[in-house]
Amino acid sequence: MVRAPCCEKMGLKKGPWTSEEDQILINYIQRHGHGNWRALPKLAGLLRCGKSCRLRWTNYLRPDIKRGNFSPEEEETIIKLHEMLGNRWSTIASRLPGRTDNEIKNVWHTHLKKRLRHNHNTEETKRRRSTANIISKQNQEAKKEEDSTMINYNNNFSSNVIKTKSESIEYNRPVSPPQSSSEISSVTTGTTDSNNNNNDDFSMNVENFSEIMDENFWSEVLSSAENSDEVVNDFSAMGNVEQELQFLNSPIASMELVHGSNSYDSGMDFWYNIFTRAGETSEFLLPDL
DNA sequence: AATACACCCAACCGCATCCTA
DNA sequence: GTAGGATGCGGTTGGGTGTAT
Repeated sequence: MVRAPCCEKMGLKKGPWTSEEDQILINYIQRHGHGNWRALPKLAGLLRCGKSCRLRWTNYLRPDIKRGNFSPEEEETIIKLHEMLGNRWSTIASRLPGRTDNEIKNVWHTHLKKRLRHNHNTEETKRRRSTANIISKQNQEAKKEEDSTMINYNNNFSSNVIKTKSESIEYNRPVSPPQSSSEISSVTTGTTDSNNNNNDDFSMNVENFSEIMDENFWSEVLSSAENSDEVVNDFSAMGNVEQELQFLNSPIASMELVHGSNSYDSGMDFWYNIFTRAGETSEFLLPDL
């Protein structure tokens, strides 16, 4: 579909708004409302495109906009919502009265993302240190055994000792997947609490579901596991029998059993059935924070 | 005081979606 | 059902400002 480019007409002003322009826009909208944004600048006597006017109004001039720094509560809310929704800034903004999507986006990129990254690095360092301590202890104990073995077997089996040491080095590698350079992923933690795979937790929203259906979802979860120790625990331990049993008790698995299917790629009918059987759509609303 | 660098945020751009004729 | 305009949304950028050297 061909679209008419914005501000195609020459002579339309771009760049920062002057206070005069702001006043004209405010006056016009207060009197007439914004109605048709495209027609507004002409009617108001502004040399701007409608898009620019809308942006200026929604992001800056609207009377209900809350100015000033974000409170810790607001930042916490943004972080939580971003974990659930990803970069859906407008949806996040709708949950923060007086804040615009642009503002939230800016705060995220300038403050929160860095802070989370820093926090994560700190956590990661702690975790690696504690892991290293555990491994170090294990190595020490192994060394003791090796030493006693060495004493018992003298020099004849030294090659075995070398092998044991190299194995311990191998074991020393981080358990978690390699760090992803991508930004903190959007959908990971909304469903991370797989230890509680009961019906309550199945009341995820439709958006999460569509993201699950995204073919990138699982790889994203795995690659972004750095962002959540829970995820690491949940997915690195998929071989864990207990967790497999929990999965079998999960609604998805039970529905698969009902439908006699063992695969996820049974087509849209399968997902349609999940939706219809999961109950009312009211369950798919965002949780209160 | 001058310069370089980093950070912040308002605004722009282009794509997606909605709406209507 | 389709075309095309209007609007919404998210990513990106550029200029202003603060800070370090």
